[in-house]
Amino acid sequence: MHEDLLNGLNEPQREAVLHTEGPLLVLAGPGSGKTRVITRRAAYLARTVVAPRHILAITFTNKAAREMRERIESLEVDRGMTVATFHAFCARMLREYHDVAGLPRNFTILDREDRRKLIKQAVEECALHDANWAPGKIEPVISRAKNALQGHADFTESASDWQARQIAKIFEAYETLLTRMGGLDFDDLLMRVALMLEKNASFRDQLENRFRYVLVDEYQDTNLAQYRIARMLARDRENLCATGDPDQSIYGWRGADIGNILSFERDYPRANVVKLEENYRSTKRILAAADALIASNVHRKAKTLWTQNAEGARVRVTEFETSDQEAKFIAEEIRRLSDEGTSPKEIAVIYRVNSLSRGIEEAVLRAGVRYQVARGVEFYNRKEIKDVLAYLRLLVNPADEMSFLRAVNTPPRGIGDTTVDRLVQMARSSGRSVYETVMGGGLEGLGRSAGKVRQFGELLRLLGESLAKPAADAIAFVVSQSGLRAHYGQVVDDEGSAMGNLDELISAAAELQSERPDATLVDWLEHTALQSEVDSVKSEGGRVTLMTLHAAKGLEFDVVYIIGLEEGLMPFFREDMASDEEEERRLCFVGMTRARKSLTLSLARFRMIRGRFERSVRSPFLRELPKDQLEWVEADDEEPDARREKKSSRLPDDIDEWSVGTVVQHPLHGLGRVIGMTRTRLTHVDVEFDDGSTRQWVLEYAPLTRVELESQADCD
DNA sequence: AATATTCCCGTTTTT
DNA sequence: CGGGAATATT
Repeated sequence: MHEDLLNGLNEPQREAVLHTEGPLLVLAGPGSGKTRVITRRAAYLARTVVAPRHILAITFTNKAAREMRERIESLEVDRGMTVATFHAFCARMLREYHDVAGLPRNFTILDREDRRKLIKQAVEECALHDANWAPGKIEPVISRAKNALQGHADFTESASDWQARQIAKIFEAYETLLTRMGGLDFDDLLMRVALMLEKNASFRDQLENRFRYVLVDEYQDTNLAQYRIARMLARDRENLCATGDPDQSIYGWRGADIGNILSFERDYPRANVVKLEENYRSTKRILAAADALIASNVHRKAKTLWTQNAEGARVRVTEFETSDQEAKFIAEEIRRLSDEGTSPKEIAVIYRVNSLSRGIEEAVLRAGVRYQVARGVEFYNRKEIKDVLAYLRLLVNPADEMSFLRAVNTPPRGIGDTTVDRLVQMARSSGRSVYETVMGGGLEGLGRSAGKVRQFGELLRLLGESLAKPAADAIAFVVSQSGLRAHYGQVVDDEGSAMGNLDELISAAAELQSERPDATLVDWLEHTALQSEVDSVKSEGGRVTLMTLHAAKGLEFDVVYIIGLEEGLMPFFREDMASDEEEERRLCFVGMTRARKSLTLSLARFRMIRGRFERSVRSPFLRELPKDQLEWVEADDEEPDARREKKSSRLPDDIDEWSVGTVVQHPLHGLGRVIGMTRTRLTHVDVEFDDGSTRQWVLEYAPLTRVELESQADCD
């Protein structure tokens, strides 16, 4: 029975689909048909064991959730299953149990920009407005704390040094601001639910009874909060199915804990473990190379990746003299491939850091290849969109001061900083919100601006009418009445017309309305807050894709180029910051396993970094690849032997002996003195010579000799 | 309020 | 080198 769900599955895949009771861990290698297995398993559960409404499937991205939902629905299963991201699930629960959670019903969800603004405000309130306390530095600290279920109180308690205590103060001020505005940031959604599940037995019982079968996809990417949520939901029944691949855990820096998946069997001793090791994506050689690389990791569960696919071509390693040559070669090859009939959308260029995209973009443009950069320029982060959202958020949650401050003079209506400051002062001294201050009377103190502020109050009153309308109508009403339509009517930038984006926003709302007729404006705001991209922004036409290794996870292409296989870039590291070499290796593994038929790893001996060419060293990862699967291509022409001679570099120990003031000898320029030294990935020295000229070198490779003076010799 | 200028800084970013 | 943000200028 239910043969349709088992059709075309291999043995371990079947086993996973048919496992219904108790904990299950599906270790799914790249290209092993994981999505197929989990959607069929969900369908099987729903058909044979339990009503769909008792099944909860959690993903990390909206895209994954959407895809899973669609695929499950296509398997003839009744609707009613909850398929959501961790964040959406938590938001929904907090909305539903807002009184238990002690939250206002209409709490606002802050995105990263909002959070940054609020942290900035917190920094200012702590009178620390130095550059040392850039919100961008504080934000990840707070975020990591929350992901590890540390609230500001815990953080304060464990703050040992001065710096940590300052951050603790900012953290606390930030929390106060959040509470005052009735806001939650992304991390709060998870933390709140995790803590409630642990502290509130009745809440946990209700949820556990409702979600009797839980599935968590990409389990290797769970942080502590997410781990605990899964744990508590499945505490008694242990009907938890975790799927993922420790070898593809690449978000440790964001709090994801690979230990969660590695210790699944310890957490759930009854667990059935299924390994999906057959790869349906790549050629034998690509898979063998990737498998050999990842084998160097210690922190993993051994898997034997294999495939029935063709052997294929060797993995190519191309080495260029400069990054310009690298880019040109790749661009021209892509040009040729697409002329020969390879669809550009089957080609990807992947890199470790976004800054590497530029060189490729320029070259690809010159070669006449159409491309798209898959970067996170999110639709909902566009200025005009956030302007409208500010109005809507303010209407729904008048305590949302941030939105008030944005809306009050957008579009410009002559309410300047001074007036706004005074309004805020008035609000503070009366203990009311700014919104209430404007809506109440007593604005005389504002002098000439009072009229304009009153007018704004009238506008808000008028816009308040839209709360009763369906979301799409409400948005349209706000866009026109607020003056945003007039303001943005003509604006067109490189991302398209602002008004076009606003119209798109309206139609997206209409779409949601037709799917969920009972959706309120609050629901819609929640939906947009948790949705970074929008369907229509998806790849149009046949374009080559340029993206980071992180962005490449989950995708596949016939032809893949990974560029910058150089020490410091891949694996990425900086002298001053520790990096996780195994995670870097996993990242490389993820990149390699994106390729179906052709994989090229490329490097350049000199790379343009911030406007200057820097000497680079081959990535140690290249040495870990099996030679018999590789084809080395020395793509450079000039004086290969001369280069090889020069490759010996100065050792770190020696470099430590150098400092400003060191006297040096250069074969051409003679005696000089070091007047500047910067250490980054490599060490740059500025040397001043007797004739007054200054020159710069990369110390590791410069033909400079240190001249010992007597006074320096003493130090030895 | 819009525009010019300077200064700082520089991984990855599912929500 | 180049983007973003904080200043300075008109």
